[in-house]
Amino acid sequence: MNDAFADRLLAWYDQHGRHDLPWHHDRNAYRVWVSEIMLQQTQVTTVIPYFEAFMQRFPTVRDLAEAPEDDVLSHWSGLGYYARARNLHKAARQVVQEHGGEFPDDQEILETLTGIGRSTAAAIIAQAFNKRAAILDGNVKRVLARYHAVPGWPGKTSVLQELWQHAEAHTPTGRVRDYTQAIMDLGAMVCTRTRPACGDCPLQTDCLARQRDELTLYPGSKPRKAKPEKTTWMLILEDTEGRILLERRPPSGIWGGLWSLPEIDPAHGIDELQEACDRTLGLSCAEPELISGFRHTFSHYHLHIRPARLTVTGDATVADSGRLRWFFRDKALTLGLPAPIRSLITEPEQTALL
DNA sequence: AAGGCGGGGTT
DNA sequence: AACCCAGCCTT
Repeated sequence: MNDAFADRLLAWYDQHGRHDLPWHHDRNAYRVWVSEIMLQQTQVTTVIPYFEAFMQRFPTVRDLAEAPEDDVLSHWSGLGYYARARNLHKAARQVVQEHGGEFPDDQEILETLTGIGRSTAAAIIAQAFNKRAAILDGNVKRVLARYHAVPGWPGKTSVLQELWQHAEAHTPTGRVRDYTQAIMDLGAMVCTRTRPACGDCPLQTDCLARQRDELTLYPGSKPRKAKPEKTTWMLILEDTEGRILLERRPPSGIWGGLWSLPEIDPAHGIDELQEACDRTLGLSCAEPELISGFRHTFSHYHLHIRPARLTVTGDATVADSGRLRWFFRDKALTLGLPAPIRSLITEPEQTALL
């Protein structure tokens, strides 16, 4: 494109951009990649402590490839979208086995790695290798939708395609690493979702939304839908030695691959929990102690969690098989646990008050 | 083409 | 309480 978009952006970036994020140090493709995956749908301030701990534990792609999946998931615990962690682990093994432990500097090849899509591949190409590639993350979508007054919700395919065209057109051939960081920084620091600081924006003179005084129209908002409400019993089962029974979730779906508490269909009443434990888990238990419930919200539904504590009186070893395992509390807390389950195991009563 | 997939921060 | 966030994958 022949306008001054990239030049103005780069001049602004030199003065005001973020040059000191953790993944900007010791920059290599591995660190860039991990940061990009963590940053998918996750804010920078949330990611930083996870990134530091992850790099301490898995300094290289080989360390990651050789690690047990449980170890990877435990370092992801609380970050959400756990398929990212499983895909990251799988891709690390792909890099080692198919590319000799070196990240390919080709966008198409990067996109063959599990969990790397068009934008993330481009970010790695630009940030790690400083080669030309166009990214389109949430920040860039917002900047471009406003600059070009692109109507509609970016989740819609046609809108997304239009934004990709603008993204490709603006991406310069020189200083791509800086440009990529610059346009994300502008979206995060100036062209913010609410109350953008248009007076500080290097693109303000040519921004169509600004010219029309229609900042709030772009990008178009997602059509809203009511989230369904679901309910489940969650059992805190303790044996006579103080261990807790955990159940590994199926590899896909909600909390895939994580350790959680055994669940019972909410159709059962409190008075049926003992019998349900006996029938489904083979465990004889004392009277359940009810803990007040709470609601956990996912991106697409609400889950009412009704926790109950039961002490196992009979033989506990029968349940220690397949996906079910007994853990001492301290050990359990080192596992990959969903955030509300971690909270429930740590402070059951406090969690219930939330 | 649309929906599944978390958890936290912001308003 | 609703919305968004350095998106990708499956259906």
